[in-house]
Amino acid sequence: MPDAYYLQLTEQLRYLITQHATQWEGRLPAERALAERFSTTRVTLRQALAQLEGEGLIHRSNRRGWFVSPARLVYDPTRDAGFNDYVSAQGRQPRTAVLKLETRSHLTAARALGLPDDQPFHHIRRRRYVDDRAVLVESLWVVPERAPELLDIYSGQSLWGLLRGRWGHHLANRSIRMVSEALSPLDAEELLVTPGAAGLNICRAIFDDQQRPIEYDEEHWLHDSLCIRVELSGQQ
Amino acid sequence: MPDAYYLQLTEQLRYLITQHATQWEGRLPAERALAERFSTTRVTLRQALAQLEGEGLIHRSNRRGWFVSPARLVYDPTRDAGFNDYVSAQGRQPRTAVLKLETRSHLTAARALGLPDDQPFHHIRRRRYVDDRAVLVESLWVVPERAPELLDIYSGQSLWGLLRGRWGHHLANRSIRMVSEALSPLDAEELLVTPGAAGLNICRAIFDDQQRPIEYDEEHWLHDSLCIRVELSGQQ
DNA sequence: CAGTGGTCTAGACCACCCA
DNA sequence: GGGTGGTCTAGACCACTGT
Repeated sequence: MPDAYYLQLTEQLRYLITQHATQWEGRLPAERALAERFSTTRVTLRQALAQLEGEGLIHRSNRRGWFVSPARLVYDPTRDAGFNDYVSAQGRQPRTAVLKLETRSHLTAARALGLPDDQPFHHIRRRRYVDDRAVLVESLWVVPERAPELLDIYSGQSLWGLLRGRWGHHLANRSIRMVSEALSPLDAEELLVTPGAAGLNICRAIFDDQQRPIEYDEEHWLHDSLCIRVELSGQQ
Repeated sequence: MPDAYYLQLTEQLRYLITQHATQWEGRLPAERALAERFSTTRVTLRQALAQLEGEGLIHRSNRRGWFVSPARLVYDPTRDAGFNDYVSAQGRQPRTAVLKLETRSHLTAARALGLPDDQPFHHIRRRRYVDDRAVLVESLWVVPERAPELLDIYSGQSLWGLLRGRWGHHLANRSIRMVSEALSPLDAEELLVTPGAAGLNICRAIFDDQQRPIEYDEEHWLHDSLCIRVELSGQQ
Protein backbone atom coordinates (compact mmCIF):
# COMPACT_ATOMS: atom_id res chain seq x y z
CA MET A 1 0.00 0.00 0.00
CA PRO A 2 1.47 3.34 -1.01
CA ASP A 3 1.81 5.95 1.72
CA ALA A 4 1.55 9.22 -0.20
CA TYR A 5 -1.79 10.72 0.66
CA TYR A 6 -2.65 11.59 -2.90
CA LEU A 7 -2.32 7.93 -3.83
CA GLN A 8 -4.71 6.91 -1.06
CA LEU A 9 -7.00 9.66 -2.27
CA THR A 10 -6.75 8.23 -5.77
CA GLU A 11 -8.09 4.91 -4.52
CA GLN A 12 -10.87 6.52 -2.52
CA LEU A 13 -11.90 8.61 -5.49
CA ARG A 14 -11.79 5.60 -7.76
CA TYR A 15 -14.21 3.83 -5.45
CA LEU A 16 -16.41 6.88 -5.07
CA ILE A 17 -16.57 7.35 -8.82
CA THR A 18 -17.50 3.77 -9.65
CA GLN A 19 -20.19 3.93 -6.95
CA HIS A 20 -21.72 7.25 -7.89
CA ALA A 21 -21.03 7.63 -11.60
CA THR A 22 -24.64 7.15 -12.66
CA GLN A 23 -26.05 9.16 -9.76
CA TRP A 24 -23.75 12.05 -10.71
CA GLU A 25 -24.65 11.61 -14.36
CA GLY A 26 -21.00 11.20 -15.22
CA ARG A 27 -19.93 14.52 -13.77
CA LEU A 28 -17.80 14.79 -10.64
CA PRO A 29 -18.53 17.25 -7.83
CA ALA A 30 -16.55 20.50 -7.77
CA GLU A 31 -12.88 20.30 -6.81
CA ARG A 32 -13.45 22.49 -3.77
CA ALA A 33 -16.25 20.24 -2.57
CA LEU A 34 -14.12 17.12 -3.00
CA ALA A 35 -11.11 18.74 -1.33
CA GLU A 36 -13.24 19.64 1.66
CA ARG A 37 -14.80 16.21 1.82
CA PHE A 38 -11.34 14.66 2.07
CA SER A 39 -9.91 17.40 4.29
CA THR A 40 -7.16 18.35 1.92
CA THR A 41 -6.23 21.16 -0.45
CA ARG A 42 -7.16 21.50 -4.08
CA VAL A 43 -3.54 20.96 -5.06
CA THR A 44 -3.42 17.49 -3.51
CA LEU A 45 -6.89 16.65 -4.72
CA ARG A 46 -5.94 17.61 -8.26
CA GLN A 47 -2.86 15.41 -8.03
CA ALA A 48 -5.14 12.47 -7.31
CA LEU A 49 -7.53 13.46 -10.12
CA ALA A 50 -4.55 13.68 -12.48
CA GLN A 51 -3.67 10.07 -11.65
CA LEU A 52 -7.13 8.89 -12.59
CA GLU A 53 -6.98 11.05 -15.70
CA GLY A 54 -3.74 9.30 -16.70
CA GLU A 55 -5.44 5.94 -16.30
CA GLY A 56 -8.30 7.09 -18.49
CA LEU A 57 -10.97 6.73 -15.81
CA ILE A 58 -11.91 10.41 -15.82
CA HIS A 59 -11.22 13.42 -18.02
CA ARG A 60 -11.93 17.10 -17.94
CA SER A 61 -13.47 19.51 -20.32
CA ASN A 62 -11.56 22.78 -20.16
CA ARG A 63 -12.93 24.95 -17.34
CA ARG A 64 -16.10 22.90 -17.30
CA GLY A 65 -15.28 20.18 -14.81
CA TRP A 66 -14.36 16.55 -14.44
CA PHE A 67 -16.29 13.75 -16.08
CA VAL A 68 -16.26 9.99 -15.98
CA SER A 69 -14.73 8.71 -19.21
CA PRO A 70 -16.81 6.36 -21.34
CA ALA A 71 -15.42 3.03 -22.53
CA ARG A 72 -12.58 3.34 -25.04
CA LEU A 73 -13.36 3.05 -28.70
CA VAL A 74 -11.72 0.02 -30.29
CA TYR A 75 -9.91 1.10 -33.40
CA ASP A 76 -7.80 -0.68 -36.01
CA PRO A 77 -5.76 1.91 -37.91
CA THR A 78 -4.60 -0.71 -40.40
CA ARG A 79 -8.07 -1.23 -41.79
CA ASP A 80 -10.00 1.23 -43.84
CA ALA A 81 -13.38 0.81 -42.30
CA GLY A 82 -14.89 4.26 -41.97
CA PHE A 83 -15.13 6.01 -38.62
CA ASN A 84 -18.92 6.07 -38.84
CA ASP A 85 -19.01 2.33 -39.43
CA TYR A 86 -16.87 1.15 -36.59
CA VAL A 87 -18.27 3.63 -34.09
CA SER A 88 -21.81 2.53 -34.94
CA ALA A 89 -20.76 -1.10 -34.83
CA GLN A 90 -19.76 -0.57 -31.19
CA GLY A 91 -23.15 0.83 -30.33
CA ARG A 92 -21.93 4.42 -30.17
CA GLN A 93 -23.03 7.55 -31.96
CA PRO A 94 -20.50 9.01 -34.45
CA ARG A 95 -20.46 12.61 -35.65
CA THR A 96 -18.10 14.67 -37.77
CA ALA A 97 -17.63 18.44 -38.00
CA VAL A 98 -15.66 19.82 -40.93
CA LEU A 99 -13.37 22.59 -39.67
CA LYS A 100 -11.54 23.58 -42.83
CA LEU A 101 -11.43 22.91 -46.57
CA GLU A 102 -8.61 24.41 -48.61
CA THR A 103 -5.91 23.70 -51.16
CA ARG A 104 -2.32 24.36 -50.23
CA SER A 105 1.10 22.80 -49.84
CA HIS A 106 2.25 21.03 -46.70
CA LEU A 107 5.83 20.00 -46.14
CA THR A 108 5.24 17.01 -43.88
CA ALA A 109 2.65 15.50 -46.21
CA ALA A 110 4.85 16.05 -49.24
CA ARG A 111 7.82 14.32 -47.63
CA ALA A 112 5.74 11.45 -46.28
CA LEU A 113 4.38 10.79 -49.77
CA GLY A 114 7.68 11.36 -51.58
CA LEU A 115 6.45 14.44 -53.47
CA PRO A 116 8.11 17.82 -54.09
CA ASP A 117 8.03 20.23 -51.15
CA ASP A 118 5.72 22.64 -52.96
CA GLN A 119 3.20 19.99 -54.01
CA PRO A 120 -0.33 21.36 -53.39
CA PHE A 121 -2.89 19.21 -51.57
CA HIS A 122 -6.56 19.25 -50.89
CA HIS A 123 -6.61 19.77 -47.14
CA ILE A 124 -9.52 18.69 -44.97
CA ARG A 125 -9.54 19.31 -41.24
CA ARG A 126 -12.28 17.71 -39.25
CA ARG A 127 -13.28 17.00 -35.67
CA ARG A 128 -14.94 13.73 -34.80
CA TYR A 129 -17.21 12.85 -31.94
CA VAL A 130 -18.32 9.71 -30.17
CA ASP A 131 -21.61 10.15 -28.30
CA ASP A 132 -21.18 13.94 -28.54
CA ARG A 133 -17.73 13.93 -26.97
CA ALA A 134 -15.04 15.32 -29.28
CA VAL A 135 -12.37 12.61 -29.31
CA LEU A 136 -10.10 13.54 -32.21
CA VAL A 137 -9.11 16.21 -34.65
CA GLU A 138 -7.59 15.20 -37.92
CA SER A 139 -5.97 16.77 -40.97
CA LEU A 140 -6.03 15.00 -44.32
CA TRP A 141 -3.84 15.93 -47.28
CA VAL A 142 -5.06 14.43 -50.53
CA VAL A 143 -3.16 14.54 -53.82
CA PRO A 144 -5.52 16.64 -56.00
CA GLU A 145 -5.04 14.52 -59.13
CA ARG A 146 -6.50 11.55 -57.28
CA ALA A 147 -9.66 13.35 -56.19
CA PRO A 148 -10.09 16.50 -58.32
CA GLU A 149 -13.39 17.91 -57.11
CA LEU A 150 -13.05 16.65 -53.53
CA LEU A 151 -13.42 20.00 -51.79
CA ASP A 152 -16.65 20.77 -53.62
CA ILE A 153 -18.41 17.61 -52.61
CA TYR A 154 -16.94 16.84 -49.20
CA SER A 155 -19.23 17.21 -46.21
CA GLY A 156 -18.03 14.93 -43.45
CA GLN A 157 -18.50 11.46 -44.87
CA SER A 158 -15.85 8.74 -45.01
CA LEU A 159 -12.92 9.92 -47.11
CA TRP A 160 -11.72 6.42 -47.83
CA GLY A 161 -15.19 5.45 -48.90
CA LEU A 162 -15.16 8.33 -51.38
CA LEU A 163 -11.69 7.52 -52.68
CA ARG A 164 -12.73 3.95 -53.28
CA GLY A 165 -16.28 4.48 -54.44
CA ARG A 166 -16.05 7.64 -56.49
CA TRP A 167 -12.51 7.55 -57.81
CA GLY A 168 -11.88 3.79 -57.74
CA HIS A 169 -8.63 3.91 -55.80
CA HIS A 170 -7.19 0.85 -54.15
CA LEU A 171 -5.65 1.89 -50.83
CA ALA A 172 -3.09 -0.86 -50.99
CA ASN A 173 0.01 0.27 -49.12
CA ARG A 174 0.17 2.20 -45.95
CA SER A 175 2.78 3.37 -43.55
CA ILE A 176 1.45 4.06 -40.07
CA ARG A 177 3.13 5.78 -37.15
CA MET A 178 1.80 6.15 -33.62
CA VAL A 179 3.33 8.19 -30.81
CA SER A 180 2.11 9.56 -27.53
CA GLU A 181 2.03 13.33 -27.43
CA ALA A 182 0.94 16.37 -25.47
CA LEU A 183 -1.84 18.07 -27.42
CA SER A 184 -0.81 21.37 -28.98
CA PRO A 185 -2.68 24.51 -27.90
CA LEU A 186 -4.61 24.44 -31.19
CA ASP A 187 -5.54 20.78 -31.04
CA ALA A 188 -6.43 21.11 -27.36
CA GLU A 189 -8.66 24.08 -28.02
CA GLU A 190 -10.49 22.28 -30.81
CA LEU A 191 -11.02 19.31 -28.50
CA LEU A 192 -12.12 21.56 -25.59
CA VAL A 193 -9.37 20.30 -23.32
CA THR A 194 -6.56 21.98 -21.49
CA PRO A 195 -3.38 22.57 -23.52
CA GLY A 196 -0.82 19.84 -23.03
CA ALA A 197 -3.40 17.17 -22.29
CA ALA A 198 -2.20 13.68 -23.13
CA GLY A 199 -2.94 12.59 -26.66
CA LEU A 200 -2.10 9.97 -29.20
CA ASN A 201 -0.86 10.99 -32.61
CA ILE A 202 -1.47 8.66 -35.55
CA CYS A 203 -0.04 9.48 -38.97
CA ARG A 204 -0.62 7.53 -42.15
CA ALA A 205 0.76 7.72 -45.66
CA ILE A 206 -1.38 5.88 -48.19
CA PHE A 207 -0.38 4.62 -51.64
CA ASP A 208 -2.30 2.69 -54.26
CA ASP A 209 -1.41 -0.71 -55.69
CA GLN A 210 1.01 0.89 -58.11
CA GLN A 211 2.78 2.77 -55.31
CA ARG A 212 1.26 6.09 -56.37
CA PRO A 213 0.73 8.46 -53.43
CA ILE A 214 -2.90 9.09 -52.54
CA GLU A 215 -3.20 10.70 -49.19
CA TYR A 216 -1.50 11.58 -45.92
CA ASP A 217 -3.28 12.17 -42.64
CA GLU A 218 -2.56 13.09 -39.06
CA GLU A 219 -4.96 12.21 -36.28
CA HIS A 220 -4.81 13.62 -32.75
CA TRP A 221 -6.83 11.55 -30.29
CA LEU A 222 -7.56 12.12 -26.65
CA HIS A 223 -5.41 9.46 -25.04
CA ASP A 224 -8.22 7.92 -23.01
CA SER A 225 -10.69 7.54 -25.82
CA LEU A 226 -9.24 4.69 -27.79
CA CYS A 227 -7.90 1.19 -27.64
CA ILE A 228 -5.91 0.22 -30.68
CA ARG A 229 -6.39 -3.32 -31.85
CA VAL A 230 -4.68 -5.05 -34.75
CA GLU A 231 -5.41 -8.57 -35.91
CA LEU A 232 -2.91 -10.26 -38.19
CA SER A 233 -2.66 -13.64 -39.81
CA GLY A 234 0.10 -15.22 -41.83
CA GLN A 235 3.85 -15.05 -41.48
CA GLN A 236 5.42 -11.65 -41.28
CA MET B 1 1.03 32.91 -28.05
CA PRO B 2 -0.38 31.48 -24.83
CA ASP B 3 -0.48 33.77 -21.81
CA ALA B 4 -0.17 31.35 -18.91
CA TYR B 5 3.29 31.80 -17.48
CA TYR B 6 4.00 28.09 -17.23
CA LEU B 7 3.44 27.79 -20.98
CA GLN B 8 5.93 30.57 -21.67
CA LEU B 9 8.27 28.82 -19.27
CA THR B 10 7.77 25.62 -21.23
CA GLU B 11 9.02 27.34 -24.37
CA GLN B 12 11.98 28.93 -22.63
CA LEU B 13 12.95 25.60 -21.09
CA ARG B 14 12.55 23.85 -24.42
CA TYR B 15 15.01 26.30 -25.94
CA LEU B 16 17.37 26.08 -22.99
CA ILE B 17 17.35 22.31 -23.13
CA THR B 18 18.07 22.03 -26.84
CA GLN B 19 20.90 24.54 -26.40
CA HIS B 20 22.53 23.00 -23.36
CA ALA B 21 21.67 19.32 -23.56
CA THR B 22 25.18 18.17 -24.39
CA GLN B 23 26.82 20.64 -22.01
CA TRP B 24 24.61 19.34 -19.19
CA GLU B 25 25.31 15.76 -20.28
CA GLY B 26 21.60 15.15 -20.59
CA ARG B 27 20.77 16.08 -17.02
CA LEU B 28 18.84 19.24 -16.15
CA PRO B 29 19.84 21.57 -13.31
CA ALA B 30 18.01 21.19 -10.01
CA GLU B 31 14.40 22.33 -9.87
CA ARG B 32 15.23 24.96 -7.25
CA ALA B 33 17.98 26.37 -9.43
CA LEU B 34 15.68 26.55 -12.45
CA ALA B 35 12.86 28.08 -10.42
CA GLU B 36 15.20 30.78 -9.16
CA ARG B 37 16.61 31.43 -12.62
CA PHE B 38 13.08 32.08 -13.89
CA SER B 39 11.92 33.88 -10.78
CA THR B 40 9.07 31.53 -10.05
CA THR B 41 8.17 28.77 -7.63
CA ARG B 42 8.91 25.10 -7.93
CA VAL B 43 5.21 24.40 -8.39
CA THR B 44 5.01 26.48 -11.55
CA LEU B 45 8.36 25.27 -12.78
CA ARG B 46 7.25 21.66 -12.34
CA GLN B 47 4.10 22.40 -14.30
CA ALA B 48 6.29 23.46 -17.20
CA LEU B 49 8.54 20.43 -16.81
CA ALA B 50 5.47 18.20 -16.80
CA GLN B 51 4.47 19.66 -20.18
CA LEU B 52 7.81 18.76 -21.68
CA GLU B 53 7.57 15.36 -20.06
CA GLY B 54 4.21 14.82 -21.76
CA GLU B 55 5.77 15.70 -25.09
CA GLY B 56 8.55 13.20 -24.48
CA LEU B 57 11.37 15.78 -24.55
CA ILE B 58 12.47 15.10 -20.97
CA HIS B 59 11.80 12.48 -18.34
CA ARG B 60 12.67 11.91 -14.72
CA SER B 61 14.19 9.09 -12.85
CA ASN B 62 12.44 8.78 -9.52
CA ARG B 63 14.06 11.14 -6.99
CA ARG B 64 17.13 11.39 -9.15
CA GLY B 65 16.31 14.33 -11.35
CA TRP B 66 15.25 15.36 -14.84
CA PHE B 67 16.97 14.11 -17.97
CA VAL B 68 16.78 14.84 -21.65
CA SER B 69 15.01 11.95 -23.36
CA PRO B 70 16.85 10.16 -26.15
CA ALA B 71 15.25 9.62 -29.54
CA ARG B 72 12.30 7.25 -29.50
CA LEU B 73 12.88 3.66 -30.45
CA VAL B 74 11.02 2.71 -33.60
CA TYR B 75 9.09 -0.46 -32.98
CA ASP B 76 6.77 -2.61 -35.08
CA PRO B 77 4.73 -4.84 -32.76
CA THR B 78 3.34 -6.78 -35.70
CA ARG B 79 6.72 -8.23 -36.64
CA ASP B 80 8.63 -10.76 -34.68
CA ALA B 81 12.08 -9.30 -35.00
CA GLY B 82 13.73 -9.66 -31.62
CA PHE B 83 14.23 -6.68 -29.32
CA ASN B 84 18.00 -7.07 -29.51
CA ASP B 85 17.90 -7.02 -33.29
CA TYR B 86 15.87 -3.92 -33.86
CA VAL B 87 17.50 -1.96 -31.06
CA SER B 88 20.95 -2.76 -32.48
CA ALA B 89 19.75 -1.98 -35.98
CA GLN B 90 18.96 1.55 -34.78
CA GLY B 91 22.46 1.99 -33.43
CA ARG B 92 21.40 1.59 -29.81
CA GLN B 93 22.55 -0.78 -27.10
CA PRO B 94 19.96 -3.34 -25.94
CA ARG B 95 20.03 -5.13 -22.60
CA THR B 96 17.64 -7.48 -20.82
CA ALA B 97 17.34 -8.34 -17.14
CA VAL B 98 15.26 -11.37 -16.18
CA LEU B 99 13.18 -10.53 -13.11
CA LYS B 100 11.24 -13.73 -12.61
CA LEU B 101 10.90 -17.28 -13.92
CA GLU B 102 8.05 -19.43 -12.65
CA THR B 103 5.21 -21.71 -13.66
CA ARG B 104 1.70 -20.75 -12.67
CA SER B 105 -1.77 -19.95 -13.94
CA HIS B 106 -2.83 -16.48 -15.08
CA LEU B 107 -6.41 -15.62 -15.79
CA THR B 108 -5.85 -12.88 -18.36
CA ALA B 109 -3.44 -14.99 -20.39
CA ALA B 110 -5.78 -17.99 -20.26
CA ARG B 111 -8.73 -15.96 -21.51
CA ALA B 112 -6.72 -14.23 -24.22
CA LEU B 113 -5.57 -17.60 -25.54
CA GLY B 114 -8.92 -19.33 -25.13
CA LEU B 115 -7.67 -21.80 -22.52
CA PRO B 116 -9.20 -22.96 -19.21
CA ASP B 117 -8.87 -20.50 -16.34
CA ASP B 118 -6.54 -22.81 -14.38
CA GLN B 119 -4.20 -23.47 -17.31
CA PRO B 120 -0.59 -23.25 -16.05
CA PHE B 121 1.96 -21.18 -17.98
CA HIS B 122 5.67 -20.67 -18.03
CA HIS B 123 5.92 -17.08 -16.85
CA ILE B 124 8.89 -14.87 -17.66
CA ARG B 125 9.12 -11.32 -16.40
CA ARG B 126 11.90 -9.19 -17.78
CA ARG B 127 13.06 -5.61 -17.91
CA ARG B 128 14.60 -4.25 -21.07
CA TYR B 129 16.97 -1.37 -21.55
CA VAL B 130 18.04 0.85 -24.40
CA ASP B 131 21.44 2.46 -23.84
CA ASP B 132 21.17 1.59 -20.14
CA ARG B 133 17.81 3.29 -19.68
CA ALA B 134 15.07 0.90 -18.56
CA VAL B 135 12.29 1.46 -21.07
CA LEU B 136 9.91 -1.45 -20.55
CA VAL B 137 8.90 -4.28 -18.28
CA GLU B 138 7.18 -7.25 -19.75
CA SER B 139 5.47 -10.45 -18.68
CA LEU B 140 5.27 -13.44 -21.01
CA TRP B 141 2.98 -16.41 -20.49
CA VAL B 142 3.98 -19.40 -22.61
CA VAL B 143 1.91 -22.58 -22.97
CA PRO B 144 4.23 -25.20 -21.40
CA GLU B 145 3.51 -27.89 -24.02
CA ARG B 146 4.94 -25.57 -26.68
CA ALA B 147 8.23 -24.99 -24.90
CA PRO B 148 8.68 -27.65 -22.21
CA GLU B 149 12.13 -26.85 -20.77
CA LEU B 150 11.88 -23.09 -21.38
CA LEU B 151 12.49 -22.00 -17.79
CA ASP B 152 15.67 -24.09 -17.54
CA ILE B 153 17.32 -22.59 -20.57
CA TYR B 154 15.99 -19.04 -20.63
CA SER B 155 18.47 -16.28 -19.85
CA GLY B 156 17.28 -13.11 -21.56
CA GLN B 157 17.55 -13.90 -25.25
CA SER B 158 14.77 -13.44 -27.81
CA LEU B 159 11.79 -15.58 -26.86
CA TRP B 160 10.38 -15.61 -30.35
CA GLY B 161 13.78 -16.64 -31.68
CA LEU B 162 13.73 -19.59 -29.30
CA LEU B 163 10.17 -20.58 -30.13
CA ARG B 164 11.01 -20.57 -33.80
CA GLY B 165 14.53 -21.98 -33.66
CA ARG B 166 14.32 -24.56 -30.91
CA TRP B 167 10.71 -25.67 -31.05
CA GLY B 168 9.94 -24.90 -34.68
CA HIS B 169 6.79 -22.86 -34.05
CA HIS B 170 5.29 -20.63 -36.69
CA LEU B 171 3.98 -17.48 -35.02
CA ALA B 172 1.30 -17.06 -37.60
CA ASN B 173 -1.65 -15.28 -36.02
CA ARG B 174 -1.56 -12.50 -33.53
CA SER B 175 -4.01 -10.24 -31.83
CA ILE B 176 -2.46 -6.99 -30.62
CA ARG B 177 -3.91 -4.36 -28.30
CA MET B 178 -2.37 -1.00 -27.41
CA VAL B 179 -3.65 1.47 -24.84
CA SER B 180 -2.20 4.40 -22.99
CA GLU B 181 -1.94 3.85 -19.27
CA ALA B 182 -0.61 5.21 -16.01
CA LEU B 183 2.12 2.86 -14.82
CA SER B 184 1.17 0.79 -11.78
CA PRO B 185 3.23 1.26 -8.62
CA LEU B 186 4.98 -2.06 -9.34
CA ASP B 187 5.76 -1.32 -12.98
CA ALA B 188 6.86 2.20 -12.08
CA GLU B 189 9.20 0.94 -9.38
CA GLU B 190 10.77 -1.58 -11.73
CA LEU B 191 11.29 1.19 -14.28
CA LEU B 192 12.65 3.61 -11.64
CA VAL B 193 9.97 6.19 -12.35
CA THR B 194 7.34 7.84 -10.24
CA PRO B 195 4.08 5.88 -9.80
CA GLY B 196 1.43 6.94 -12.28
CA ALA B 197 3.93 8.00 -14.92
CA ALA B 198 2.51 7.82 -18.43
CA GLY B 199 3.00 4.51 -20.14
CA LEU B 200 1.92 2.49 -23.11
CA ASN B 201 0.55 -0.98 -22.63
CA ILE B 202 0.89 -3.49 -25.45
CA CYS B 203 -0.67 -6.93 -25.18
CA ARG B 204 -0.35 -9.75 -27.67
CA ALA B 205 -1.90 -13.18 -28.04
CA ILE B 206 0.03 -15.43 -30.42
CA PHE B 207 -1.20 -18.55 -32.19
CA ASP B 208 0.50 -20.86 -34.66
CA ASP B 209 -0.60 -21.63 -38.20
CA GLN B 210 -3.10 -24.17 -36.92
CA GLN B 211 -4.62 -21.69 -34.47
CA ARG B 212 -3.02 -23.40 -31.49
CA PRO B 213 -2.21 -20.96 -28.68
CA ILE B 214 1.48 -20.35 -28.11
CA GLU B 215 2.01 -17.35 -25.94
CA TYR B 216 0.52 -14.21 -24.39
CA ASP B 217 2.51 -11.18 -23.34
CA GLU B 218 2.00 -7.77 -21.77
CA GLU B 219 4.50 -4.98 -22.29
CA HIS B 220 4.59 -1.76 -20.27
CA TRP B 221 6.65 0.94 -21.99
CA LEU B 222 7.61 4.39 -20.86
CA HIS B 223 5.41 6.52 -23.08
CA ASP B 224 8.28 8.64 -24.40
CA SER B 225 10.57 5.84 -25.39
CA LEU B 226 8.88 4.48 -28.45
CA CYS B 227 7.41 5.29 -31.79
CA ILE B 228 5.18 2.57 -33.17
CA ARG B 229 5.45 2.01 -36.87
CA VAL B 230 3.52 -0.45 -38.98
CA GLU B 231 4.04 -1.00 -42.70
CA LEU B 232 1.34 -2.82 -44.60
CA SER B 233 0.88 -3.80 -48.18
CA GLY B 234 -2.08 -5.38 -49.96
CA GLN B 235 -5.79 -4.87 -49.54
CA GLN B 236 -7.21 -5.21 -46.08
C1' DC C 1 -23.25 37.26 -11.49
C1' DA C 2 -22.03 33.23 -8.97
C1' DG C 3 -19.34 29.33 -9.28
C1' DT C 4 -15.93 26.68 -11.62
C1' DG C 5 -11.46 25.19 -12.96
C1' DG C 6 -6.75 27.22 -14.23
C1' DT C 7 -2.89 29.33 -12.45
C1' DC C 8 0.30 30.97 -9.04
C1' DT C 9 2.70 32.18 -4.51
C1' DA C 10 5.81 31.26 -0.57
C1' DG C 11 6.68 28.62 2.08
C1' DA C 12 7.27 23.56 4.65
C1' DC C 13 8.75 18.64 5.73
C1' DC C 14 10.12 14.15 4.26
C1' DA C 15 12.36 10.14 1.85
C1' DC C 16 15.78 9.10 -0.80
C1' DC C 17 20.25 9.44 -3.58
C1' DC C 18 24.88 10.18 -3.76
C1' DA C 19 29.34 11.63 -2.36
C1' DG D 1 24.95 14.66 5.69
C1' DG D 2 23.86 17.81 2.10
C1' DG D 3 21.08 18.20 -1.71
C1' DT D 4 17.52 16.33 -4.50
C1' DG D 5 12.84 15.51 -5.94
C1' DG D 6 8.17 14.20 -3.90
C1' DT D 7 4.55 15.80 -1.29
C1' DC D 8 1.63 19.06 1.02
C1' DT D 9 -0.47 23.48 3.07
C1' DA D 10 -3.37 27.66 2.95
C1' DG D 11 -4.25 30.75 0.83
C1' DA D 12 -4.91 34.15 -3.71
C1' DC D 13 -6.56 36.05 -8.31
C1' DC D 14 -8.19 35.34 -12.96
C1' DA D 15 -10.80 33.63 -17.11
C1' DC D 16 -14.33 31.40 -18.28
C1' DT D 17 -18.96 28.78 -18.01
C1' DG D 18 -23.56 28.54 -17.23
C1' DT D 19 -27.72 30.68 -15.53
